Amino acid sequence: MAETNINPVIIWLRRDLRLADNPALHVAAQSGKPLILIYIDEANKGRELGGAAEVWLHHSLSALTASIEEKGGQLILRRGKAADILDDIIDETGADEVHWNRRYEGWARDIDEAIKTDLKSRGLKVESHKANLLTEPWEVETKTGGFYKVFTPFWRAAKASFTVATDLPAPETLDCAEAKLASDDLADWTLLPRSPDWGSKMMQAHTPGEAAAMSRLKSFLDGPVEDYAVQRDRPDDETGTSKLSPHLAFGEISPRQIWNAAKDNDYTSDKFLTEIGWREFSYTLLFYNPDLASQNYKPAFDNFPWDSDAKKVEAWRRGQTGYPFVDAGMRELWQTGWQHNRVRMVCASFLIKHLLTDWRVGEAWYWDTLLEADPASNAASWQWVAGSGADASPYFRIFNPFTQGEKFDPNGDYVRKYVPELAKLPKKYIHQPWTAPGLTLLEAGIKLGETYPHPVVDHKTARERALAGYKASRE
DNA sequence: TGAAATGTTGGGGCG
DNA sequence: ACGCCCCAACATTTC
Repeated sequence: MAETNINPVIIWLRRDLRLADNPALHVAAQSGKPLILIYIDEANKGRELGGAAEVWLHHSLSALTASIEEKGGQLILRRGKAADILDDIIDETGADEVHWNRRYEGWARDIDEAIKTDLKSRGLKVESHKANLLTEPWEVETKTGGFYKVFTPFWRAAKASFTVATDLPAPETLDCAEAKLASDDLADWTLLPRSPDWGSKMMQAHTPGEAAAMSRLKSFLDGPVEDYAVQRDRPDDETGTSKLSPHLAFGEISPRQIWNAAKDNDYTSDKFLTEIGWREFSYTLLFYNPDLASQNYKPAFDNFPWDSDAKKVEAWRRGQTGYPFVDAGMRELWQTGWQHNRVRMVCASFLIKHLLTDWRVGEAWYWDTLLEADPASNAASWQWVAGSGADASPYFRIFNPFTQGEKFDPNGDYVRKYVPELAKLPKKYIHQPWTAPGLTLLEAGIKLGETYPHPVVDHKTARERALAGYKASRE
């Protein structure tokens, strides 16, 4: 840098931890200037990452560092207020240009906008890029100029409005500033839990990083997507869904890469791409409703008579509700940092409706335990189940926790995997152990109330209570 | 991207 | 042969 006398360009990486199809990086690399790639652990985040997501972040940064170094570059890690850190880097290097990819949380937009205004006023070139959505929230509008509040018309309009360009290639080489810049040691950020080390167990089922994301997409499109419309509802089928959510949430893969890879697939990929649509819709909702994770989208829910029991909520968190399908789901979440979509709906419905718990309690738990911790999808989906959201499921749609199990885990394999104390129970009783004859329970080594809990609430009673609460809130 | 209650229909057993 | 009842099976309504 000093020799060529060219001012370097900064690429500020956030939740876009990839080299391919990364517009900010691509444009910066094309400038021919030396590159400064930086990730900042921001001191003034609007919301701290959940524990599981920190584990993912650690491994994702580690993978990204390796692939950047392979191309001759350096990923700089620093901690502090983003504005201060960028100032430091500019002082240290004389960088006169900054690129980043957009993010959509209210607090993040405030930070980005303030930095952009400040740097521009000081004569730097600053550009933000579209990278993490197919459609910017402001690109899809209703005829009356607002944002869509119903998914189906939103997605129809979105698909009609965009032309998806081909993916951007990863830069061949990364010509970073010559002198190595000071960087934190990733280990010092202590993103990984130590005692106990529950993070390693989560990583047995997941591999963070751009390469793993792409290979997961490829193997999913190479077969399972063909049966996606049906198999996506089967938690007992390991390959029924793509499991791309954490990769997407950290930007290891872009929705455009997914779109381009899936749309020309020989199979019908519409159902699969519709899920990308829900993600887009959720980000639009978050953009126009920055408090989506903390405020009812429908204010009518503000006076809902929640009546939750702390002990029962804790039983839900730990997978001890006495409803095997719910418990399997909550244990899958706790152990692996991921949960099957069908199960997410059932577990969320159970917390909100059977336990009459404010959806925000569940939102917070999933934020903390899901590897992905996606600010838009998590908030929008919890509100969807609660009935308080845009285009939400009607409140009175209350899942039956055992018939859902019987429908979507008919042999009980999913339950047996995560609730091993029920493993010997015949499938006839696996979703309703309380209906099993005494001898059958005995033979399966189960003593209800001891080796596995009685249901924490009676389904019929809980359902009626939930409906009564809903009725009361409307009066 | 429900479930339960209620309503309707039609076949079969039976007096 | 007929009416009556029962009750799946399916459809509709309600929450």
